[in-house]
Amino acid sequence: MAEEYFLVDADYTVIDGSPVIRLFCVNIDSELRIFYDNTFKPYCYVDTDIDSFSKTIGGLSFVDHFEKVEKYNLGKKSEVIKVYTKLPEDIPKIKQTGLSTYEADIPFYKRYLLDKDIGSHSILEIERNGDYIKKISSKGVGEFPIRAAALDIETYTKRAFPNAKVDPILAVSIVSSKESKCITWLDAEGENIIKAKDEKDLLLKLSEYLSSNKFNVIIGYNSDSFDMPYIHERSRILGVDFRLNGFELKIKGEKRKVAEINGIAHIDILNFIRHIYSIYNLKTETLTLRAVASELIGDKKGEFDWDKITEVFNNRELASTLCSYCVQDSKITLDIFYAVLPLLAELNKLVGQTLSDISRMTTGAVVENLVMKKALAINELIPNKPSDFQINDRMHKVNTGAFVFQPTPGLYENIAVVDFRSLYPSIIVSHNICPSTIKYVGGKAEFLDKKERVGLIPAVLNEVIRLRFDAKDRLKIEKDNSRLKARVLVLKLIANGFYGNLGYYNSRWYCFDCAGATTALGRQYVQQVISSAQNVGFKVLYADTDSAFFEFGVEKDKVNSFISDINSSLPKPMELELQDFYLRAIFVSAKGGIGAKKKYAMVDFNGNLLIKGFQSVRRDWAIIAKNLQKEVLKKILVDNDIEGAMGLVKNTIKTIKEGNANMEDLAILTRLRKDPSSYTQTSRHISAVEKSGMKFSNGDTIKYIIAKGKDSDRVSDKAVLYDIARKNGIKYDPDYYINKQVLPSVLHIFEVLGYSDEDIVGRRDNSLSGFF
DNA sequence: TTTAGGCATTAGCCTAAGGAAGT
DNA sequence: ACTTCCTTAGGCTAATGCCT
Repeated sequence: MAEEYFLVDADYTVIDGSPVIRLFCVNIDSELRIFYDNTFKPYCYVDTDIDSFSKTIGGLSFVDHFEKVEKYNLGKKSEVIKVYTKLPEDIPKIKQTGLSTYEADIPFYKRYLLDKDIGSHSILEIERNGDYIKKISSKGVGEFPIRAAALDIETYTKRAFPNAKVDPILAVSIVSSKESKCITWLDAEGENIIKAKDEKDLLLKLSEYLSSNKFNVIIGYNSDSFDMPYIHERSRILGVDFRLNGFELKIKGEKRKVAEINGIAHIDILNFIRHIYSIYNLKTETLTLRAVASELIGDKKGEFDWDKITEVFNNRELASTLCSYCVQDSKITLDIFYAVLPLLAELNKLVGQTLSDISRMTTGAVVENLVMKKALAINELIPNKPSDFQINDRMHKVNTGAFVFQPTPGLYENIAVVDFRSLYPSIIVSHNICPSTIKYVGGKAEFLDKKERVGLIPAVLNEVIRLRFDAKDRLKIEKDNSRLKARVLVLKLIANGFYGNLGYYNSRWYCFDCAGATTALGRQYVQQVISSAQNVGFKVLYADTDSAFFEFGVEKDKVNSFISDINSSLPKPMELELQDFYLRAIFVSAKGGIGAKKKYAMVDFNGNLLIKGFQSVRRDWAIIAKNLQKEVLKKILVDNDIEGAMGLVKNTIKTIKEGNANMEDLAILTRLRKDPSSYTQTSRHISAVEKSGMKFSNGDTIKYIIAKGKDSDRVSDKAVLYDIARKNGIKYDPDYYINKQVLPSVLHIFEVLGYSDEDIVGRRDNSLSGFF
């Protein structure tokens, strides 16, 4: 009888010169079992004829056997040679012969999971002989029996950042749903503490604890780049053979590290949050553990005070505090994991592959893996990953994107906003846009009619859209089903990823003209909506990509019939929807005097204020200017109180001028988008970083203020890190905050109301001149 | 190894122009 | 009349972060 298992991870080994797939599985009781499959041979396809292949490559020692097969190459029937090699590492040798190969760039274990159509959430049915698999198949998807522990280490350092070569691990916490523990060699007390003799003993006790508790998932936060490599390096230095259940911890990759242990899915949850989860679910600007925890699970606990770390060896209370923070970090890591798990699990069910591989995928990889599955199912060859040369070529090509309507600055009332539901996905499906259906007529890209043949990309995308509608329908009945909610979200994310993938330089199904056709049709449809709206007498105010804003007067019904008129002419599954009605909206001018795009504010009929693009929604503006702008917009749009708005500006300027502004309100945040050393221009945040002498790296958010300086100073000369300014009581530069922060954020708003810059800035009665 | 493209905005960097001072 | 030094206006572009 066949038994049921779930897959933890997979790799291969070589036994007697033959590759053997190893599947690390768990049953429903989380018992780890390893199964072997020696029936699966590495292979790829070669685009050549059988005779010349036999003469040239066929006889080489690493070729196991080969055969002629019929496949489709971007929709065209073609005969290729399927070559099996003795070992997976022989596959690149075929490529090196100079013949054009297909599917030679898929890692062996991934190939296995793809061909068997299985993943960590598949219910595996295994017929076996001892540990050797005779037959394996998926009985559909189920819930992986997770036994998870979150892990976090605390290290000692006197520097800004610990160095694994010299700085020891002080404590490590492991938190599961069952219990919380902290292993430490410090003199700490607490009920969770497991005492270790020294750091070496800590590492041994850690491996023992993790192994004996039969965890099959280990969660960390940034553990791919920090905790796991640190444990690995300290183990090496201290001569500890760090293994879990007999399998070593491996750190793969140089620049982007990945930590792996056979038999346990190591998930660095930060990867998943950064790549996938944050796209629709997080507002926080920084993805630090604390910031994500506070938004996701409402955790409010602060950070350990690292300034005191040098005392930790002879201060029992401090050591105990450090351990409790360590446990807390693992606890919130585990909570975050369970918060994002529904999304991760649904993604895994759709795409297959292992849980830990899925957790590291970007949207591009997700889409690609899904299309690969479908390609296999319909006998299409999977295109190769692009070469460096191709990537370089692709990176220099830029398509025309969306259309944005030029608004006229002003204050408007009774606005309707309509938008296309999933514009690009629905265009790709309805127009059959795909590298496998593209043809050129007189140099212009056209696409095969759907009735002739549906392209691979539209076929998968259509399925994604259909699955999403199904899930949405079910969600209407099962309102609290969190799995369904996650499924709807995952499918939306995937659907939206297809268009980007067509134009993504590293995509297997990259198609410049497909991406270009998609945006061109998008522009056409939006412009059609605009002119239709104008034809029925609506005044169009704005439009961006897939939406149109117009004044509808008082007849909401007219808007609805307008929408259904448009819809009757649209090809399926395209659809125009009403987004909402708004009471009042403001569009302002840009620097050049014409209406600014992607910058507006509206209030709906319930008094909710919506602000887009303004300084107040940008991180790199001082809080004092952002808050003021928000309040001004509120006064004007919600309260209809222009005098009040003016008053707010006056007060803020007065506060700044008199030196009474709060330091916190003056802080400006800017993120380092590259390594500090690789900048060519000294901008504000770079200068603040350089002057501080502190170490920051790519991705860090720099918090700084503009301090008082000499007249000849550049702005960057006056930028000082917030913490340094506060500690040393450095004075801020009122002129900068008034002229470069506060005024620029409100002048264009008052301009719309008929006030010129001079009215606001100076030299007339009934103005703010008193403050200058 | 980061799905796409459109846009506003600030300020640094560079050059040319023009003025002041000196010869 | 010519050179040198300094300031300033203006163009270009690096850089960031938003919008859909």
